[in-house]
Amino acid sequence: MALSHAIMTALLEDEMSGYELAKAFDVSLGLFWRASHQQIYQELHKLSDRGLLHRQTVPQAGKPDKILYGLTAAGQEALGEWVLGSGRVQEGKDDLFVKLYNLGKDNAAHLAAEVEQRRKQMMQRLYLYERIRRRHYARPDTLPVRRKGVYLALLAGIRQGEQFLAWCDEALAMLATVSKMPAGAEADPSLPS
Amino acid sequence: MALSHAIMTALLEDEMSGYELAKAFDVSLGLFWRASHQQIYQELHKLSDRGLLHRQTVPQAGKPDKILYGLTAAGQEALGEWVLGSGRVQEGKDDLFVKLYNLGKDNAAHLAAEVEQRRKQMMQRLYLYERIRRRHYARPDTLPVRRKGVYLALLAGIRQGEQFLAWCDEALAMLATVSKMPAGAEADPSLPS
DNA sequence: AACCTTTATGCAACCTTTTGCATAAAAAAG
DNA sequence: CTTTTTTATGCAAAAGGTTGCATAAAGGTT
Repeated sequence: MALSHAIMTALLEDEMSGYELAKAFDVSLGLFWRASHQQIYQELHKLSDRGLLHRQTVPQAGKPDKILYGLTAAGQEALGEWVLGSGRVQEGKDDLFVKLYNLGKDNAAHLAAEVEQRRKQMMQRLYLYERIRRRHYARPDTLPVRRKGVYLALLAGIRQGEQFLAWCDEALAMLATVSKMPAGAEADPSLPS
Repeated sequence: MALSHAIMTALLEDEMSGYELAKAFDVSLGLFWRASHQQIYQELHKLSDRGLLHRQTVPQAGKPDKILYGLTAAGQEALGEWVLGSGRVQEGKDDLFVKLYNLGKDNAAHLAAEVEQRRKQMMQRLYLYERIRRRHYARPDTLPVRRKGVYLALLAGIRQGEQFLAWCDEALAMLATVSKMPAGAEADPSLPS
C-alpha cells in the first residue's frame, strides 16, 4: 500500500511533523492521494517503528511540542525500491456516476445541480493548480529532475480537471433536455413488456 | 457508502445472481466502481437482510444453484432517496503520481515504462468503451431517459481516457529528455546548501 | 485419465479508512 | 473578556476492502 510511500515522499526534501504533513498534503501530494490527519499520525508511528523514519521531539514556546519526522537511510532505500516496483491504481469511486445510472425525470434536476456543484469545485481546484503552476513550474524544461516529475503530476491534474469541466457542460446540456421533456416521455420504448 | 447503491443500481432492470453481478460489474458500472466478488456477495447478504433485496434460489441442471436477487419496493425507495442525497467523491489513488514525485535519473526509464504500460491499458479500455458506445449509444438523443445517464457516465470515461492518453504522450516526451540528460545534471541548482 | 477453466458461493483474517471523541494551549476575533 | 480558530497529537470503534482459502460440479484440453 502506498500511503506510507506518499508520506515518505513528502519527507524526501524536508523533515516535517504530522501536523505539517497533513497541511502539505492538502496542497501537494494530497491532490493525488488524500489522507486524514489520523491516518497520517498512525502511519508515522508505524513507519518509525519499522525504522524507516526517525523522530525527534521539538519543544516549542507556548505551542504543544511537535514531533519532527525524517527519512532514515533505510527509508530512502525502501522508497527507492518501491518506485521501481510495479504500481497499482485504485480507481476513483464517484457517487455521481452511479447516480447517473439512475437518471429519471424525477431526479434530473437534482443531478444537474450536483454536476453544477462539482463543476464549481473543480474550477476552484483548477485555479489552485494554475497558481501553483505559474509560481513554480512556469518553465518546465528548466526544472531540476525531481521537479519535472512533480510537474507531470500537476499537469495530469490540470488536464483531467479541464476535461472534467468540459464533460460537465455536456452533461448539463443533456440533463436540461431531460428536465424539459414532456410528461410520460421517460418510458423506455426499447423495452416493451 | 455506495457499493450497496451501485449493486442496487445494477439490479434496477434485471434480477441477477452474485456471480452475474460480478461479471456485469466488469463491463458496466464496475468501470466506475470496482468491486471483488467477495464484496458483492457480502453486500448482497446485508442488503437482503435489510429487506432492500429479495432472494430466490434457482436450481440449475448440473451447475450449482444460483441465488437471484432483485430490488424490493423498499430497495427502490431507498435507492431513489440516495440519488437525491448529497454525493461523495473518493479520489482515485494512483501510485504513478506519487512515484513521479520521486523522479530521478535512476528511475526515469522505469517510470517511462510504467507510463507506457498504463497507456496501453488505457487504450484497451478505450477500445471497450468505444465498442459499447457504438453498439448501444450511437444516437444519444434518442435514448430513453435512464440510458442517457448511463451514456453520460460512459462519456466521462471516454473523455477521461482520451485525456490520459494525451498526458501519457507528454509525460513520455519529458521523461525521455530526463533519461538522456548528461550525468550529474540531476542535482538541484535551486537548493544550494 | 489428469488437469484447467468456468460457474457459483462463501468464511476468516487482515489491512485500510472513516468517524467520533479527547486533550491542551496560544492567538485572533468579536 | 469570552469565543472561535489554529496548532499539535492521539485513542477507539466501526465500516469498508483485500487476500487467501475452501467447496463443488460441469465441460473442455492434453
